This record gives sequence, structure tokens and C-alpha cells, in this order.
Amino acid sequence: MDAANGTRALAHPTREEILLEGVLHALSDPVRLRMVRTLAASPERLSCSSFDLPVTKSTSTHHFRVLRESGVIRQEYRGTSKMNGLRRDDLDALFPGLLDSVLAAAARQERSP
Amino acid sequence: MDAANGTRALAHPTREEILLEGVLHALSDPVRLRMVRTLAASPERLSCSSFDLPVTKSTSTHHFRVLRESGVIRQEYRGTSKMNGLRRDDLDALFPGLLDSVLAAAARQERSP
DNA sequence: CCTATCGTACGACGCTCTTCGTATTTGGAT
DNA sequence: ATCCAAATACGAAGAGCGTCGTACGATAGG
Repeated sequence: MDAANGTRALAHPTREEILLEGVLHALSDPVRLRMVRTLAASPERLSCSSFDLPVTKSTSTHHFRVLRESGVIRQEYRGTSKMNGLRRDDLDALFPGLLDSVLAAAARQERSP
Repeated sequence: MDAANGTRALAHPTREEILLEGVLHALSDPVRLRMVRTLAASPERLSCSSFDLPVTKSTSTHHFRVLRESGVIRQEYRGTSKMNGLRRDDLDALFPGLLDSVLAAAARQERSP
């Protein structure tokens, strides 16, 4: 309503503030892991509503916030939508190989019920 | 008192029963992550009392159980002690690279206050 | 047998988490 | 201006988690 560029501010931890325990905790929830996998599979950033999740909107807002505050994703308003993107660069710099091995493990686990 | 080898039974998940979410959750607690790091640094298995932890014995029993039931460690009685070892083979087979990247990330994070 | 040691069981407390419904704000479209 | 779609805030219910103290069980050794 007032900002020059029309985007509201959104709190993100800096790269140095990202903690391993927080990232692991964020990824340990099935809904959030699914969100991260969806993001990782898309080259572009996605709006919140483009996810197909087994929870209500309230709950997914909560999970998006957990992911953002733990440093796993970056969120930015764009009009009425909010675009979400993985913080791949930061995560890879801080915890090399971690994100990829988690994504690979999730994909592998999904294939073998 | 009665078993031929003097060891009581202890429930462990099979390799197929180990879930990524459970492992991530187990590793997301600072105390448990410390336990795992200590185990990873030792070539031999360690008794519960050989850990130097900032919690009481009750609490560490609880954390050891979470690690065992999630499939991260293997526990076995030996006399009055209980020996603990990482399930490296199973974890590496299920989630290649995951454990190593978590351990490396934990070590890296510790070095940078 | 008695005792010391190692670990467990149980219950309790407070805190956090996941989930939801409803009311509200924000910004684009009509 | 009006309406609608996207997302948030707020509060609440219910479950789960981390922590502890104390009492208990199991084993080795005197």
C-alpha cells in the first residue's frame, strides 16, 4: 500500500544465521519435505497456491513460514501472490551436499513403498 | 541372568523400515546430533556412560531410544553397559551421502561461531 | 549375599508443534 | 468504486517433545 515497489518486506535469516538443526527440523516434516521437493523440481519460483497439499491454506502458510525462517526457502511478494524459491546457493555453501542427498533420499524412498 | 550370552533383546527397525523423516527429526535435536557426532568420531562402539552430555541420565536414555527407533544407531547390551554404534551401512545404503553431509555440516558449523 | 554400577520405567511439567476455522488485509480486475 | 482471489493473523484444540526426579531392574564383583 505504501512501498514504492509495491512489495512488502519479509524477514529472512542471513546465510550466517542459518542453523543446521533448524534446517533438519524443517525438512523432517512430511508436508514441508514435499514442498521442498516440489520447489526443487521446478526451475522457476512458485506461488503458494500452485502447491497441491493435503492441508488447509492456514496450515500451509505456517509451513511456508517455518521453511522461510529456517533459511530453506526465500519468499517474496508479487502482487497478491507470494513467490517461493529454494535457497540453493546458501544451503549448498553452508552444508555442501546436504540438500541434494535429502532430495535424492526422498525420491528414492517414494519409489519403494 | 538367564540368557546364554547375557544380552537382553532390544527393538530395532529393519533397514526397510527406516524413514527419512524420522532420521531427519532424530538428527535435528542438538543433543542427539552431538551423540551421533561422537559416535561417528569413534571407530569402536561406545557405552552410554562414555558420552559427556549436558542432560541427565533419564534424558539421555530417551535420546538414545529416539536414535535407535529411528534407525540411526544400533544398541546392544553388554553386561550392565549398553554399547552404541552408528548404523552407517544401513544409512548409507538408504540415503547415500546424507550422513556424511550432515556430519560435515555439523563440524563446519561448530567451527564458525 | 550384599553392594555398587549401569541403564530403564514411570509420571510430571512446560514448551513447541501441527492443524484448523474465521476474520482480515492486500492488490489486481471488473 | 466494487468485487474477488491470495495470503495472513489470530486464536484454539490436541498431540508431541525435551527435560527431570525418583524408584526400579539387571549385572558384575567382592
